[in-house]
Amino acid sequence: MPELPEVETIRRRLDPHVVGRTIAGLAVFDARVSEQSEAELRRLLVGARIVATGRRGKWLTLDLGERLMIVHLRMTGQLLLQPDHAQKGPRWTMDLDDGRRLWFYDQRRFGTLEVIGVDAAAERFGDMGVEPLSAEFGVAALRAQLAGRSAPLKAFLLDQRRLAGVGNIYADEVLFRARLHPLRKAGGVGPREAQRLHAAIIATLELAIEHEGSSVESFVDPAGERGSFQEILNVYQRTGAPCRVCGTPIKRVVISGRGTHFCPRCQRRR
DNA sequence: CTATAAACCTGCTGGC
DNA sequence: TGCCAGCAGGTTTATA
Repeated sequence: MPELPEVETIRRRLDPHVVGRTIAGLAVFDARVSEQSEAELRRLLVGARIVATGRRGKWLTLDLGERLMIVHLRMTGQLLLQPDHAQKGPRWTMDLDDGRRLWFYDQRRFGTLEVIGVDAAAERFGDMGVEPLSAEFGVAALRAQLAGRSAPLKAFLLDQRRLAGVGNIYADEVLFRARLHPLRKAGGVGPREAQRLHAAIIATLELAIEHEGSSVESFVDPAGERGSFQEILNVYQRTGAPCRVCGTPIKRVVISGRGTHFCPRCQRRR
């Protein structure tokens, strides 16, 4: 599942290949990828120059000056700089003026593509919470979000309106690092615990970016390279395996409909 | 307001 | 061996 570290890895790898280029063509092979028609997408994209790459939470953006191209990979989306003949055809491809082509593969077909005017961008992302790796994300900001919420910490971390970019893998990894039980109520977290949670969110995401993401399912960067964070996961998908700190078997429960992994000894409920 | 569930989709797993 | 129900997951939409 591409979460913040995976999308950021893709953005960084894509950036030098696309910035400064002009979009020369677009082909949509699966109309369900966008609410906009192929003709409309073409009208909005072809001829536009890519000024910058960006990311908001798990959304990848291409800044076209007047417009913003927005891509979400959801579960299995891949943006590649070369075709992958081992999988079903791409849902769309985009040609650049230097002859390069971008391929969007997406086995489960949940990914999306949209193009909006740059003036609509603020509203488009208006519901999204703070970027956890930005300067605005301080302990005070986190405590303000936690305060008064009855939701379990696991659900809190997954809520994109509070914090943008954390998904199921990193929510579990963050809570292990912070030594907090995933069922603890957000509002019941004390000041020292909030401090630990804040540090764990930043440290986990930064470490995952250093490792170029987690390839637990189908994640690869635009060159088709896998990340390596899956090799050092502490809890995610390690049900029954010994905790790397204390040796206790990792437990799996379902919280808010999501598989949740934790160490029952390192992450006491109270 | 919050909170939970269903829908979207397909490859894989487990049970019979 | 084969079939099929069930599961995974991010976001949106619907319902309680």
